[in-house]
Amino acid sequence: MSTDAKKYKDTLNLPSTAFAMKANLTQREPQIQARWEEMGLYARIREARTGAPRRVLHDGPPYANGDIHMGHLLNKVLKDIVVRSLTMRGFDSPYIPGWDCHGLPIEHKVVKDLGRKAAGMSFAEIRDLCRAEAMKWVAIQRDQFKRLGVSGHWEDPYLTLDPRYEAGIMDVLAELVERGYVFRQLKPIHWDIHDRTALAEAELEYAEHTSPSIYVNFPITSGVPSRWGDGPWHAMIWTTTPWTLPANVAIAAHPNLEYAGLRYIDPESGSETRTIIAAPLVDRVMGLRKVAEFEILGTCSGKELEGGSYRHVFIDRPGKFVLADYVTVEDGTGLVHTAPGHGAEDYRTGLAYGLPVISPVDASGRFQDSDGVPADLVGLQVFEANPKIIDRLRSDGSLYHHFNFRHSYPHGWRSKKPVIFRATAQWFIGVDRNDLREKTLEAIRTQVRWLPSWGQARIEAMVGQRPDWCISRQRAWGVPIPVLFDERNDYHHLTAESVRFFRDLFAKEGADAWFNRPIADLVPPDLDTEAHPVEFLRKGTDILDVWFESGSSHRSVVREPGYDAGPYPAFLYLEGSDQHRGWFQSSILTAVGTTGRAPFETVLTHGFVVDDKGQKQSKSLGNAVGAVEATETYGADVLRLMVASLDYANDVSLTERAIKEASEAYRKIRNTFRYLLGNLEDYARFDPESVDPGTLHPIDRWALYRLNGVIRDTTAAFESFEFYRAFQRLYQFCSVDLSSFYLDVLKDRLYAEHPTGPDRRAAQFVMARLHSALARLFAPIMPHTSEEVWDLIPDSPAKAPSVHLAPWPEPDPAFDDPHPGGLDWDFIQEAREVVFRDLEKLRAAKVIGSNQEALIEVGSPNPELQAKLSDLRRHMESTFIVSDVVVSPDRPEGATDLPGREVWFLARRSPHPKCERCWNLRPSVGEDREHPTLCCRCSAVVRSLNEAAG
RNA sequence: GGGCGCAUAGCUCAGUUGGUCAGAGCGCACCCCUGAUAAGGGUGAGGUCCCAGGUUCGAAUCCUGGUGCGCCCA
Repeated sequence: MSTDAKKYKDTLNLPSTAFAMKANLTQREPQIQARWEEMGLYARIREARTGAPRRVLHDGPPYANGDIHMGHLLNKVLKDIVVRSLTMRGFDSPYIPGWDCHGLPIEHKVVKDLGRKAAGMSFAEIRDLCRAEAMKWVAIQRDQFKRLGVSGHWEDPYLTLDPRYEAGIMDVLAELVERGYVFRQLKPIHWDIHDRTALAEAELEYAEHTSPSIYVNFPITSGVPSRWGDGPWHAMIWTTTPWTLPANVAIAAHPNLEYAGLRYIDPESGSETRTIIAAPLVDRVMGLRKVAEFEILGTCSGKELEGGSYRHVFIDRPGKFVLADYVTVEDGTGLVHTAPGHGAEDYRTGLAYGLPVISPVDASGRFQDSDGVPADLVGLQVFEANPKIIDRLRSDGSLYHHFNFRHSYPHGWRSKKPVIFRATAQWFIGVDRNDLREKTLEAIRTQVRWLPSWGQARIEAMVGQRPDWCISRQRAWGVPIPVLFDERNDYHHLTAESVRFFRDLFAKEGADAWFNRPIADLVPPDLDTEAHPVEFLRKGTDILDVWFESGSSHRSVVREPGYDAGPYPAFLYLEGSDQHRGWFQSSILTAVGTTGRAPFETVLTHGFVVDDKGQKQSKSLGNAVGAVEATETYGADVLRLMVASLDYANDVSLTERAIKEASEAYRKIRNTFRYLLGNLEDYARFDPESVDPGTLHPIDRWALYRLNGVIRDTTAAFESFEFYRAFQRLYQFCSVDLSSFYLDVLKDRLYAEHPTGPDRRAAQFVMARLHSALARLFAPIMPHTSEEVWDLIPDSPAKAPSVHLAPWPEPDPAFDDPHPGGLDWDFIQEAREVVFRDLEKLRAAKVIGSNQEALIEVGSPNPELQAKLSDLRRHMESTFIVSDVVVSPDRPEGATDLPGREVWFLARRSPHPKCERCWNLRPSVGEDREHPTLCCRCSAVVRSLNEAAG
């Protein structure tokens, strides 16, 4: 570079900004967050929106256990984008995060850590440890969520263990009791007979266990097809739990299976038996005893058997034939021994057929003297009873076959002993009482907008089929069902009034009061202590299902004034699609049951986090991406950009690769901002309003026209929660319209024109608008970067102290003209593509390097077009970024036609000398004797600058 | 096994009521610039629109069946 060139370079207005190219988000974001905290940003936003129309997203509480994962990240970022965009668009949109703090996983963890000590501890002591465990994770997760830039009322989130919250749960329970939805009924649950305790699914461990396998003939009393001939007929069932036979009340067949009426001769006794088994199993079952002589006397479908009856094998009790879908021909006989007191499927079948739930087994697994249990079994533990029962069956001739086998069987996680299914009294919400199901379905159909729309069909099907809701759990860590019972009889006291008594108590002391206070303090006013003296009263030991707790948040949080989360019903719930069975359903059931309407106006769901192959992420598969680690490595804004770029209605792959792609996009967007800021550095020194819109070039107006479109489309995308559309629109605008076109075209004006001249100022006017609008449009997605970018624009009275306090950008109707300057921009864009292809050929042939070394000839055989081309000449020159465009009368050899336009172009090297300052090849270079290496534009600028300096 | 979904270039997404609908951006390859420089610009190569039937003059787009994947349930 010559000395002169260096000197001239100093007269250019090259970009300069403090906005670093390298984002360094992992360090910068915490600094920005600290500043928000310092300035009390959340409170200031709340204040600024006081009185504005409210739209409240009610947070679904994550479980307070473990570090956050990608699923949490997806959910919370989507929520934050919603809340931030609503806020900026002028709505009063508070966000009160919550946590689900009770429940088995925490209790399980605590008890496991305690080991053998747990047995000697009181409920109250265990509960204290559970609380500490929950609060520990609340604090950790809160910090992890905040690190993602999620804006909300983090100082006072709602916690399901908070007395305020627990009181709300009691309100819901009281109203459901008052309306007659709550009742008590037997239901089989997993039971550890060693520890004498109920177990949840998660507390089971599967281990090898030896069970008897027996085939038993039950005598049929009616229902055998008459075409099969005379009996006596039997039905052969198979079971691996002989001890459940005393509770047998039905035999289940599959409606579509074929059943055979079979006559066989017992190979040992030689006696003849007629019995029914599934036709496909005849050979296999007969083979068990190597029965040589048997014949099928007839067949029928399972459906035909329904309604038939039989006598219990050793108890004087009738049973009936029922149908069930789960019957298979995998094992057994195709006829399933059904004891609703001792099996989950049996219980369901029992509900469908109104069968009695019999469970003559006490807490230690011993037979009681009830339900016709034979005297020799009473007092025996069920596993000890098995051989006795088998002996009895063998001796009365009803046992067809018996052998022992080993298989996987559930054991208690603490006792390591085999568990049983045992019916115990549980509390339920009757879905069909008082038309709750119908009312809920009606609310689903008429009061809620489901996004995506298939969510409605999904929850409708679930609510339409769901059984009564069992709300009791036999655990310590939760909110008690405050029932008092008289130990002398079956009296249970649970009334609306009593529950409200405990509501008041819990509001003051928390649900711990139930466990800590003596029973004398817990007698509700409506309990008749004459009939049930305090000394005979006992506290119920059940707690509520945690889904009942979180499902009460519409009462505890949305309707309670203390949380700033109203009004009821909420504007929006936003969770993963699994919540159609979970929180959406528990919420709408309790809400309809208590208020008669849905607790939400809109339910928006997102899919699940999967890997690049579309398979779910899990630790065991080894394809899970850590959310905390990813945030520490890439920064929150990159991850947020990734989330925003995906159509979350489907499953989303949040993977290392996806993060890398988001990083690329982030870099492009960041550099676009950097370029805008670099050229606005001196913009502060004058009033933007002093720019006369009349000085804008047509292409400037075109850019603002495009910006209007971006603002409109982006706003619509946020409105409809389609953030990926906002992302695509913004990203492509930055990349295509701005970086590769408008900003590239602007360079000559920005760098070479007089710094305060009208041409440069016009460009800066547009760039300032682009910057201001884009910073705000990106703010819900990339809150940190938007803030950083906003911050670097010099202060002015109109500038909000944070981009998050700024109003949402509006399109400027002054720039709605798609053809500014009366120019055909479609034509210019098409021409640009054709010309660029030609220039590429020159470049490949080493004729030119940059576009500025080229000259474009253009012409048309059409005189009208030829005249138009002359008008467009200067605009083509700038948009093509070439030094010259000349309109020629004759089409030279080698020209390229613009398809369908009657216009041709020819690119060649410009014959003119290069201006040392602006690098254009211009005929005027050399005309100015003082600056012989400059074009006339540049010499004029330099002269003016020198005069100002001198 | 059942209910509800999803399936267009390597990736993220467009493709209104079936007829220039096979697109965009990114990525990739190659090239240029070196005055957005761990940046910027250009050109180009990529798709049996999951598969198989069917309806139709014509289907990525409608119907049926299947495959894969996800959520929920069993």
